[in-house]
Amino acid sequence: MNDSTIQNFKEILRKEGLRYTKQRQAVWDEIQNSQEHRDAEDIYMSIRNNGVNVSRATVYRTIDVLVKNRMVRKMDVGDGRNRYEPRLGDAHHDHMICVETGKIIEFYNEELEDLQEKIAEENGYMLVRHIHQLFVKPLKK
Amino acid sequence: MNDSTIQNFKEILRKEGLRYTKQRQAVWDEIQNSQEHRDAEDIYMSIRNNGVNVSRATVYRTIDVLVKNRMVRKMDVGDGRNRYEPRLGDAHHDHMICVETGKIIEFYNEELEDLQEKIAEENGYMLVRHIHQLFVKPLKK
DNA sequence: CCCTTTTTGAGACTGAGTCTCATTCGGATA
DNA sequence: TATCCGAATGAGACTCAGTCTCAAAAAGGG
Repeated sequence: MNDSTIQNFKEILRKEGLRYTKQRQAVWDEIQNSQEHRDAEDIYMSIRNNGVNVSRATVYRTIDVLVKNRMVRKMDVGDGRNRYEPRLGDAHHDHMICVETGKIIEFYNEELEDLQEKIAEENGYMLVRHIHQLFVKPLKK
Repeated sequence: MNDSTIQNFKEILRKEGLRYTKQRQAVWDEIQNSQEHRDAEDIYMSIRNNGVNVSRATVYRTIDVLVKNRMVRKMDVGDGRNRYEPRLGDAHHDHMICVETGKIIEFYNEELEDLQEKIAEENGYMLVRHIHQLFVKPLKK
């Protein structure tokens, strides 16, 4: 929402040879302004409720650009709907999903990250990215 | 395909209050007889090619029973189609997917497993299951 | 302001998976 | 082994996230 973020977004569009439109800005604003893990429909509805006319097609198309440029992270929670969250330069993290409440908890563990790279290398590969979700339930008190 | 496996399968059906049918047996046979990571359509087509009449609905319904009873593992490779593999009592493993060739490599790392339980516990949760996929590309020679 | 090119949006389409319900089958019982 | 009834099956309708189409609208360089 601040100037530097908008400039950054414009730069990415330029780099991709894409035009700056209010719809694209609205999608980025919407994702950026909420730290939650939201699905596309949710993002689409919010933008419309904010009075910006946009189509689902445009929402999906813009999300793809944002994901490709690492401004947004796409995550598969396993219920058939992808969730999105802004990256905003903050450190990488994985997710823990409570199977009882659906609550999503973020976590980051250095050791875990290193181990994954090591495993890939041991097999003759380089780690590009990973999907890692822990499905958990509350510990009995 | 051998007697004890069939008995085991029948036992699970009984436990679930389900009847033993040739379609259900065919689905289990099909998954069991291939160590590959196959999708539902693939399994469905193979069974039909083997001369057993079965519907997609039955394939999906049977897979659900097998997954619930831990005879089959369901995995999300991220392309919108779930893959299935037999468990056959063999040890747990995760997958590495080559983004260049699509090859799926299985791996198991004790340290990684322990670490995940530890992380869940540190957050007041118990690990129920996890999704863990490493997307990799070949190391440059 | 013009003009070319890109973007948009409404809604058609896709494809994996689920649901429906009339028909068929399993298997317990006698 | 024949009967019977609830469970299982299958064809295809349906769902739903996401993609595609293409005419109309907007961007933005000149």
